[in-house]
Formats: sequence, C-alpha cells, structure tokens
Amino acid sequence: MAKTYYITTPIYYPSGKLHIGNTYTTVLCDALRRYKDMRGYDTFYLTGMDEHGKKIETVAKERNLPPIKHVDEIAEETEKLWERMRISHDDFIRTTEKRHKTVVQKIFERLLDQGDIYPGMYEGYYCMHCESFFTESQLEEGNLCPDCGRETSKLQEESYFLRLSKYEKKLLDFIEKNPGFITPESRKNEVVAFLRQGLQDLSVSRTTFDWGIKVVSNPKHVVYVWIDALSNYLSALGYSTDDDAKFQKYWFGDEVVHVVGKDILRFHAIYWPIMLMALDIPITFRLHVHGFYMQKEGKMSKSKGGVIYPDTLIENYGLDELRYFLLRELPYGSDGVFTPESFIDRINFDLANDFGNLLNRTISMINKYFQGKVTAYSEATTPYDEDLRKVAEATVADYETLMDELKVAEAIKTAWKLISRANKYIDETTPWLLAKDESKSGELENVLYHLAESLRIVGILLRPILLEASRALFKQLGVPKSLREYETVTFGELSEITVTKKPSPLFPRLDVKEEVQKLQKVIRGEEESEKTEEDETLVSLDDFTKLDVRVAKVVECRNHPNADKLLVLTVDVGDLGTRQLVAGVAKHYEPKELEGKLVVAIVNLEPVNLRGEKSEGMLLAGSNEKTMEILFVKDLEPGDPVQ
RNA sequence: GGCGGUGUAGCUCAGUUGGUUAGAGCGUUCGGUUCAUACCCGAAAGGUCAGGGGUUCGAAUCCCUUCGCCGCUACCA
Repeated sequence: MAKTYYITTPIYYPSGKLHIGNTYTTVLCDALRRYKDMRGYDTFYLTGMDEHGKKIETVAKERNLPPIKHVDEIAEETEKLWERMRISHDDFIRTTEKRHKTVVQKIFERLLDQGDIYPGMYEGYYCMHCESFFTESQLEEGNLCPDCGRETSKLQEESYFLRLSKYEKKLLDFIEKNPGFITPESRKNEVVAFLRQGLQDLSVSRTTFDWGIKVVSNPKHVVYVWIDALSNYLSALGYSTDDDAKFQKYWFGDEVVHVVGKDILRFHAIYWPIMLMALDIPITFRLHVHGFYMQKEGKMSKSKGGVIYPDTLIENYGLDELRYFLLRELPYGSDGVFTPESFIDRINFDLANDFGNLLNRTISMINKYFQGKVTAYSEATTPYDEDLRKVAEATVADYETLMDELKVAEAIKTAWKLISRANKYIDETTPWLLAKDESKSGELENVLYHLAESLRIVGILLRPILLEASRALFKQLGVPKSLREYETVTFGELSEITVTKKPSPLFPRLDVKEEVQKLQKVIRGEEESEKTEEDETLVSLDDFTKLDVRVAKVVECRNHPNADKLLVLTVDVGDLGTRQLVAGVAKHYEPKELEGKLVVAIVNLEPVNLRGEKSEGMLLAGSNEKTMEILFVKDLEPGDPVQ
C-alpha cells in the first residue's frame, strides 16, 4: 500500500488581499505535495480560511453585509487565486462550515468535561473605541491602546481557559525526544526557550462578540481563535464524525506536515500539541516554519515598501516564473527579499538563458543533424559522457534528499547543476565540429542523446515546480508519457525520441531595464491605491513656507511664439521688480484679457526655459476636466505675500 | 537585561566532524565558440573570512572578549 502524506497550510484570516508573502506557504506546500505525489505517495493537501472573530464582524458591519456574505466573498476570491496558481489542494476548509463547527464544539465540551478547560476571569486592558482587550505587555506607553492610541481601562471579562501549565513538562519532553518535530532548529530553540519560562493558561472564549462558534454549554461565550482555527487540521479529516476514514488514514499515516510562517510559530508549536495531548490524540505531525518575503524598495520611496500581488506577476510574467522565484529565492530558515531586479534576473538567467536555451539548442541540433530523431547510442563513451551521467545521478540523489528535508530552494539549485553541466558538455563535445565529419556521426548522435536524456531528467525533477514548462519540455522533446514519471528518472531509460520541428522558447528573455521600471511602477501604484488616509503626503508648515507666493500684476501678455498652449506674461511683483512667467493657460484665456489683472504666483521656483521662453515662477490656477481658472486678486498690491 | 542567531569577494550568499592555493551566482575585465532566446563556455582581478585575545603542529571553522545587525523574551519608564 502506498505511503501517506498529509500536508497543510494555515487557514488564512481574510483581513486583506493575499500578497506574495502569504502565497508563499501555499505554493511551497503545493510543490511538496506534487513531489510526494510523483514519488507515489497517497497525498492529501489541506488549506482553508479562518473566518470568525471580532474584526470580521466589524468589517462586515461597515460593508453593511451579514458576516457570512462577507466571508463568502473573500473565500471565493481566495479559491480563485489558488485556481489561477494551480494549487493542488484536496480540500478547502472554512471555519464557518458546519462540519468544522460541530467538531470544535465537541472538542470544547470534552476538554471542559475533563477539566482541561475551566471558567475564570480574564483580566485585560479594554479599549472602548476598538472594543477589544489587550494584555499589559501589548499596550503602548502609558497604557494606551496599541491600535488607536487611546486610553484603555483595566477590565475583567468572564472567560474559559485552557490549562496549558499542566502540559508544559510533557511538551518539553516531547520536543526533546523528537528532534525533527520543529524545523528549522533555530525555531525549535525559540519554542523551548519560551516553554522554559513557564506557560500561562490560555483564554479560549469571548463574550464581547458573537461572530464565532458558540460554546454549547454556555452560549454566552464564543470560542476564541485558537481552538477554533487549529482544529481545522482535524475537522477537515472528519475527526470525531461517523466518517473519519480520512482521519484514520492520514493522521495516523506515514507523514503529517504543518507548514507555517514564523508569525504563528507559537500557536502551532505549543498550543496545538497541548490541545492534542489533552484530547489524547497522538502528535503525528512535524512543524515546518519558514520566513517571509520582504519587499525592499529602491531609492524611490524612503518609507516601508510597496506591496506586490501574485496576480500582477502571473499576468505579466507567467505562473511558472512566479512559482520558480518564490521557491528558489527564499533561503531555508530565514527571510528573503523580493525586488524587481532579482525577479527579472532570475527569470532571465536561470529560466531563459540556462534552462530554456539549453532545450532550444538541443532540439535545434537534433533537427539540424538528425532530422529530429535520435536513438540511444552506447558505443565508445567519452569522459565527458561519463561525467555528465555522474552529475545526473548525483543530482537526482541530492534532489531527493533535499526535497524530503523540505529544502525546496536547495533542491532547485541542485537541478540547475545538471543544467549547467549540460551546457558545458556542449562546449566540450563541440557537436558542430562533429557534424562536419561524417565518420563521427555516431559520436554526434551520442552527444545529442546525452543532452536529451539530461533534459528529460531535469523535466521530471522540475515537475512539482514548473508546471507548464515541464510539460512543454516533454512535448517539444517528444518524451512519451511513461518516461515522464519519476520511476524513470535514471539516465538511459530513453531509447529513442523524435523532437518537435519547431521548438519555441520555454521562457522569453526580458529587457531588464524596461521590466524593472514597469514593476516598480506597478508596486508604487498598488501601494498608493492601498493607502486610505495616509500621512505620507502631508507636508510640514516648514516646507510650505519655503514657497514664496506673491500677488503679481500682469503688465504685458502675449502668445508663446512656439507653443499653442502657453502664454508668456510679464508681471510686476512690487519690490521684486518685473519678471517673465510662462503659463499653460492659452486654451482658456486671451492674452489681452489678462493684462492689468492681479494674479497669484510662486516666485522662487527654479527658472526654466519653456520652448525657448524663460519662466521665473508659476502662475497659480485651478482646473478640472472641463475648465481652468486663474486665481485673481482684487484689492491687494503687487508684491504682497500670499499665505 | 536574558536567550538564540548572525557578521566570508562590489552585491546575494555556500563553507561538511578544525587540515594543502577560502567557494558559487550576479557584477567587472579579458578570451573562446556559433548549435541556440546576443545565448553558452573558459580565464582573470577582487577577501587582514567584523575587531582583539587564546587553544592547536595547523582555525573562517573551537574558547574568551568587544562591536554591528536580526529574531525571541523580559523589565523599567
């Protein structure tokens, strides 16, 4: 019977659009799942949404929607995104589903009966405005609310608590006895350090809002986030229901992996195992924790950084390109950086030049020298052949090890070693020279066979990563379906192939400068549309007073000789004397009608030449789509300041 | 303040249990090649392996210490 593999992402909280940071987890799990699938495992991949809580209730209210409508919308949007990214999940669980609620209620009641959950008083600092509780350590200086900065008051609320302290020791023992339980190790150390300090019991219910799962025995209470959310890993498998076949199969199967970002480490490394211990369910999972993609901005903006969404990248560059970048660029165990440059560079160097071009040149040569058909040739192998085969073999072995250790980025790099070796092999064997010598036809065929075979292996290894390109590779190379399977990943399985007559590049080469600029623009655009009432655009009084704004009298006005939108004005600015301004108002004003009028102008702007006419200042005028209106003044004197 | 991590070529990073000339990719310079998406291949320049001290026949690798950065955590205000 096939080994089983159960892999999960956290369930996402619908409080904002999913950006590339959020989607990383999902793509990572997808790649791992496809890999295990390819290796013959019986796999189950779960993702979903965490849809309860105060915040959702509030947002839904603002939108004038029932909360369920609100979360329905977001769930639909999310599922569509996963579809676009070809995420291969088997189930999409939502905490608002009945199948989940009943399980949570059962779990809660059972823990209550056992005494692992007990009623008590939750003491916290309450912010009237935000209607939420905070612990003392969460508060800003002077006991202010961390969200809105207002004053908070110490309040007590009835709450149920989960007895964490009881399991502290047991959990420490477990972690010690299972060194691979939390990876990478640095994260495990954090957890152990935290545990050693001792645990406080966890508040697991609320009475201050309704949007959640009711506590059966005391419906005044709603189950608070963690028991609700974490249980999804069980409820989706049918735990504690009549049909718990999946639970039996996958939870007690060969491998169970929870993949999470570092922000929710503690909940998965401490609360979740303790819940399982209390429920007497064996801890069969391992927890893998990854870092985040940061987004550094160039010099353009000094502030934080733009946000980029997966849709943008998929539309402009393709799904494989995005998946490749995400999986290849985040270092194991730490954070990574997304920059337009790094993204475009990776596509060009790795995908287009090294990989895509290798396929292209191989197919071209097979067409050119052998009319598209090559047969395995084993006579007289050269040292180059042997080395190539050796590298292929080592690559496959390393790839397996690394993928099994969840080191996907490293596994990808390994595959590229084979690609590089193959490119070098072409230089060493110089097929174009062999082609000139008829007696070397066999040798030449051998070379091309080696290349095709290397590419076939690369194609198999990259199947979990590059969904479209791996297929295209097989198709163009003429690899039959049976030889695309992982069982055939050894060198020499291919006996003969017929390649396509007209190869097309797997990945287009991009213009770095152009694309980087384009991306930066997109990032900035999305950043701006994200801002609601940002203080970013605020200008200090200091900055404003740098401007010298004056009343000016138009003494002479004429059309610009060389531009039909511009007027050239000579203005009197009192003690500053007269000067010339160029203004773009010719479409709305006749020169004659401005003469003698009092206008407002900024007079300390850097002088510029506008189509040959000097302009020493700016005439102030308002405008909309329909019209434009110069600001006129009635009774002031030329040179009077405007503030 | 405590704990953990980290500081290696211009940039991003690898460096296994301490062992001959410290590596890769990108960038730079030079050269080769033409099958290919002006791609690919090779070579060179470039490092007091954060600073100091120590252990050792020998340290980027172990120990002590100083400084910088990151993460977790505490406390004061």
